[in-house]
Amino acid sequence: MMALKKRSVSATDRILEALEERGYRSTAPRRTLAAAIGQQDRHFTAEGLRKQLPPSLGRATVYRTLKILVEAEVLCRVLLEDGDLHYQLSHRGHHHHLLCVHCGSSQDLTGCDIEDVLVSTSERYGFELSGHWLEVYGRCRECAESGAAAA
Amino acid sequence: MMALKKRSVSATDRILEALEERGYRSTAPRRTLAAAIGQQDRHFTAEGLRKQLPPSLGRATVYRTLKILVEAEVLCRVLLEDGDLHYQLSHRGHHHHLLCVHCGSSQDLTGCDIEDVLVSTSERYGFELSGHWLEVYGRCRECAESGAAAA
DNA sequence: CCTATACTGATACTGTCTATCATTTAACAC
DNA sequence: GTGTTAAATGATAGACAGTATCAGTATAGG
Repeated sequence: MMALKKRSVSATDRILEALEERGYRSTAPRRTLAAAIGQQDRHFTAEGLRKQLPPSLGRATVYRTLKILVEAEVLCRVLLEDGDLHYQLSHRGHHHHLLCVHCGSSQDLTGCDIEDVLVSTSERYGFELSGHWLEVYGRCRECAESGAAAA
Repeated sequence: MMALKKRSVSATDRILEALEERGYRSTAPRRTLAAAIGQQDRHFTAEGLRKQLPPSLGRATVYRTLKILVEAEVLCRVLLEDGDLHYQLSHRGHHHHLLCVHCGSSQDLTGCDIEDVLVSTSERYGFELSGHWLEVYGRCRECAESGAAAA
């Protein structure tokens, strides 16, 4: 809703700041990219993003910048149920996603107990945990309440 | 250990049975593939598997058969930390993997409390859970105990 | 301004996976 | 067995995402 629009304005700035902080130069292609990413209100693919950009902006630049932004933790990768790799604006730090398979929206999932469960479960197996990857699929509150076709 | 060898012998049969059950024909290429998959004691990629097969076995056949076997739940997909998609023999039903980033082995993780945590967490967000994807990375007991280089 | 260098984008390439389709082969009835 | 039909195969070509190279360009910092 409104929140999306508001978030998208500052997102562009956040991206540019992150680049500057890390010593990257401020260039026209990167500003164009930052603006385009700021417009996204859903997770997106590299190629999908590219289609919204002027063709003059090279493919290599798009991929390079996305990689930088993931490393800077401004973007994070999202794995869809069909195996497609998407990107989306990220809060810093480790978190997971609740992905709505109906409308494509996603919510961040922070401060949950999953990490604890993983740690204790791993211990039972003598497994020394170093990382994990979790995606949760389903329907968001809006889609569930509007009675959209059930899974 | 021994268990791997033992499991790999019957795995070939399990694959062939699964194909038969589903009405697929028993062909020479599929038998070759089933035998090769039964030999794997680690997760493997489509192309890695192909290199262990006679070149006469067409690439399309390998991919087609893998797809069928995943649908039949004989194989499951495993996502490595670097994004590589691998396959491995699967127990039927939903489960997760403890993937050793050091030796490449994997253990199935069943009957854990993660599902419960996910359900209750999702509810807090008004999210109607329909599925999830979880991979856990770390070092298995053997690698941890042998003091292999820490993560 | 000027200079060193980070950045860009065209091109070509890699590697994974898919579509097409003529040929082959298995399953089943006889 | 033999015949028939549909499934399966594999050669080929191609779609597609992502990467490497590198000459030319634009930026930051003096």
